[in-house]
Amino acid sequence: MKSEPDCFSIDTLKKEGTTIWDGVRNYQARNIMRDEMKQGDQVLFYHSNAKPPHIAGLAVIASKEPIPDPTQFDPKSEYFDGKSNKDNPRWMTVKVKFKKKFKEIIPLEQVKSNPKLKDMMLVQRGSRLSVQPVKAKEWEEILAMLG
DNA sequence: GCCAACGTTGGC
DNA sequence: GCCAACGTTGGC
Repeated sequence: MKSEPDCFSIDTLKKEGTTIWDGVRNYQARNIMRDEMKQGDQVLFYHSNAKPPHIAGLAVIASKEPIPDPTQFDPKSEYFDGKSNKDNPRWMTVKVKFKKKFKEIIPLEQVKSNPKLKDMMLVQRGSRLSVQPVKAKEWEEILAMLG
């Protein structure tokens, strides 16, 4: 899961413990959160728009059911969506729990230069999706890079 | 700050 | 339903 650290970082999550992953307004990302993610699933926490961009740590899905994103109903929120309604919310999300901040970040460059990770969605050209599936082998390889 | 890639919008 | 125009993402 990607987040801009200026907006919400791994340190923010560490401090807050858990958070509702709100503000995602992309259908593909929503579908992954709504349909694919299960309680207990582990998450790579990625810092986008950072210098350098990097994987910063781990989190865990902490909600049993998908959660309607509360910001879609809040007229004061920048994520407000007037076309959504509470009977049939358009934007669903999950609760995310802090697990670990890496002692050393894994820069995007390092992921890109690892031949075993050449097919990872994160390193594909033009891959902007803010919630991405990670294959088991990719997960293992990422963690192995921590040394 | 640039810009490629991608997603969304809206006229037709 | 097509597609041009526009907006956003995010690495560089």
